[in-house]
Amino acid sequence: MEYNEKQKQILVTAEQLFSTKGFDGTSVRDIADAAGVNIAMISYYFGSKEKLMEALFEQRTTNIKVKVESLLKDDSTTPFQKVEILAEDIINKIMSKKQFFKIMMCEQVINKNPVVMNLMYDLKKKNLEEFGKIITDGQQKGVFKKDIDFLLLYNMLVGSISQMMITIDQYREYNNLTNIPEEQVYEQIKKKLSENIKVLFKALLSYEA
Amino acid sequence: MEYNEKQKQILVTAEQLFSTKGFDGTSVRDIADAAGVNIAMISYYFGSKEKLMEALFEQRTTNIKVKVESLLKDDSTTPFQKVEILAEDIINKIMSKKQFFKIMMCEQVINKNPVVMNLMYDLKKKNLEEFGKIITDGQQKGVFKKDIDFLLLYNMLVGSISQMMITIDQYREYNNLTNIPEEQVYEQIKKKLSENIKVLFKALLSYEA
Amino acid sequence: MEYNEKQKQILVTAEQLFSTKGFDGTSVRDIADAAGVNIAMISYYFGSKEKLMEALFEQRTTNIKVKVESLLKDDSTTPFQKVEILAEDIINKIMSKKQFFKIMMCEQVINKNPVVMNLMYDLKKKNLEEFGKIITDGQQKGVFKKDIDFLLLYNMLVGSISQMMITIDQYREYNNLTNIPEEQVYEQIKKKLSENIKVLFKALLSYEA
Amino acid sequence: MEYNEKQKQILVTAEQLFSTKGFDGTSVRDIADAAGVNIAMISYYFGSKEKLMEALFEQRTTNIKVKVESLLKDDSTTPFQKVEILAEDIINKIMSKKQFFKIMMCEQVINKNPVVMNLMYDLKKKNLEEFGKIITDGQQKGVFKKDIDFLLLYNMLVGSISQMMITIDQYREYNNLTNIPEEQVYEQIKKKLSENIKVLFKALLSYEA
DNA sequence: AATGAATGAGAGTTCATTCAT
DNA sequence: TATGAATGAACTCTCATTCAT
Repeated sequence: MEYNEKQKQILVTAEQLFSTKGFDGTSVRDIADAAGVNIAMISYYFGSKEKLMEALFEQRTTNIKVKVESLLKDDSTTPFQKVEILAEDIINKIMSKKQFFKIMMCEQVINKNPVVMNLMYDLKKKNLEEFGKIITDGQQKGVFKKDIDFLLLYNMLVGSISQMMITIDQYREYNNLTNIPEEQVYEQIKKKLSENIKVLFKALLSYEA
Repeated sequence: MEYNEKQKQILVTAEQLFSTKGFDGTSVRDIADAAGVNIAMISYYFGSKEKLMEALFEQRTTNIKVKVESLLKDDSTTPFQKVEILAEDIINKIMSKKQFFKIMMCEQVINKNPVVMNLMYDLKKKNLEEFGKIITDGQQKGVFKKDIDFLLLYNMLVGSISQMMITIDQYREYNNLTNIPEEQVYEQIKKKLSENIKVLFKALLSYEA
Repeated sequence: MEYNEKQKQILVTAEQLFSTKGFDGTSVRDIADAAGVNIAMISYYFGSKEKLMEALFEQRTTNIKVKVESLLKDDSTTPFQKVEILAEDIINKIMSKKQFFKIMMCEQVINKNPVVMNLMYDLKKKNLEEFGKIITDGQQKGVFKKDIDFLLLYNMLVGSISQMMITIDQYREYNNLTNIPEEQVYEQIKKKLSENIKVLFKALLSYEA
Repeated sequence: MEYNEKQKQILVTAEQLFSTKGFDGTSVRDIADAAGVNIAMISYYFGSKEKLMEALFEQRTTNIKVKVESLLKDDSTTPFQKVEILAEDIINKIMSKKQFFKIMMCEQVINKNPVVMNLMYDLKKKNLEEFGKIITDGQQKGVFKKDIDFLLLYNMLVGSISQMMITIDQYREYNNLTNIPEEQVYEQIKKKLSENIKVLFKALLSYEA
């Protein structure tokens, strides 16, 4: 789907407002005002507030699917390295789309809009499949243990990242990072998360001692 | 704060509706109808919809604070066992208050109401302190490594549980558990989560090899 | 259905406005303003503008059904007299509910609202049945001819009255009755219509010469 | 007034929609979509929705005026035959322009647009004049009685036809004609109406016995 | 103490129309 | 000449809250 500049502006503004006030807490007037467009434009361009949300989800879920084809074929990286690369990719994707992921979290709880639900379901399914390919590959190579609950593992990964993301302010305060620029904090968190998740996978995928 | 039966009923109903439709997606009329009380009762008893939310948070956050005093003193349990016991306690608390935790997740994202914010902040702070005591105890006993980010670890714990909780339906579908009673599924998930988190802590708290 | 004073006032105002501006040409605000009530009252009392219309139809169609039971039994009146009495009754009913009949005419053309449609259909069916009883009675007594299209006859009756009613202003102008009070004009028209319809029935029900 | 093909298409489409949904119930977008033209075309070609309505009335009222000049001069037809011929002409005109007559009926009730009002007034005045000529001719020839209310008679004629026209579906159902093609039903009704109106005029124009 | 009645404010949406091209 | 883009105004309806009782 191709959007013109105004439509893109509306989408960006909607994303920003939905992520801070929630879908139901954001009025069409809010979006129009913040985007500097006429109220009628939202219906005019997207049909309805609901469909604007759907358009946002279609837009944003399109390019956040992870791809592992080339990674799988690469024989010079070990299975553990592959998992680490994938995890880092997921961390980056979530962190670079913070606002949208916040919206997703809430929508997952509320799950009112079926179109949105389906898009989220598809996204998760696709990502889980790719995640599964990496794990299975490691299992087939005898590096990972057999009995692994892909979905649980994936949820631990995504949950950890999400939780960090939505409590970032507390994290800054707790660690006296309020004076450090937001972006720098995020980089720091990404690094730490990455390290910890590396250890997590190492522990959960290896044969127990 | 003491509530009479009607007030309790309103609180329970509000919790149920807020957790499925969100705060802004739930109308006072919805709550009144579902609770079988007069619309004016909500304002009458709680002052406003906003204050009802606050009352709900006061009520529900009161008894979910973890306590570790007695656990700390118990010399017959190892630091790792103590962490495991605490983790299990947290899993149980979140899982047994699923609805409220869903509300909390969304509110954490939206963070509009300052009273609610403070209560959440306090809760987390308290729990984090207790969590910290256990960790520090283990560190002092030389069992846990020194450089540990308490908050990150705590977030990984809570995030993992939360993520499982809000995607429980997908989990059931993915693992062909749709025919198994909900409660049974939850027990199964609790057990699995518990095991994995045990491994997680083991890995993240131990001195690296 | 029992309505309180305010509800009745809304109904009367709505009837007046619908009959002069049409249903779609009348806004809820129009009605509220004219009735001197808050806009929200319409939805509050009737649910919606559409349902207000339905309530109006339910109210107004209830007491305009003609009854011929007692008339039928009366042996001292001839079949022709009975038809005349019924016709006069119908003229009176339509003329005394001019506004509502105007609304009905337009709705019959537009026929959008199924509830309204059904009520109109029922009303017509009932009235036609009663009309039919009188005719059949006259036929059985050998006074009226056999081959009579009840519905066509009924439509001629109702159509004649309706047409007079909606073009009353033209009638006044054409006959220089603009200075005569409206009510007096109506009485005059009723009398004339009555006479003409008497002749009409005489001609259409009798055996041809 | 000359209209190009697109304008004609808009007029036809507007007529169709106005007759089924009413003027206020039809949006400019409805018309544009149904006619397959750009929305802006309506304003561009006709100035406004209101003026489109006026154009429609100008178009449609032009060729439905009855003409009796030649009929009057024809000495081989009796006054009664002349009235019958005129009545049949009116029946045909109304029946062949069903949609427009439906619009006219509603507009007569609502009478909001003064231009439309005037056109309807003129049409009726002209037709009434012609009707009057025929009646007067018959009176002068001593065939019709003296005391005749032209307008009342005309209204009975038009009202009877109109009423049949707008309740055609009920007529079909009532007489089990739902399976017979619409056009055939109309022919049947025209014939019946014609016969009955013949009798009606005979009775109302003759000297009473 | 409790509630039915009532309401101002604001919600999302559609409207007829205009304007730049 | 013709139209896609755009818009202010108005639409119906729902909202949380208040008030008289």
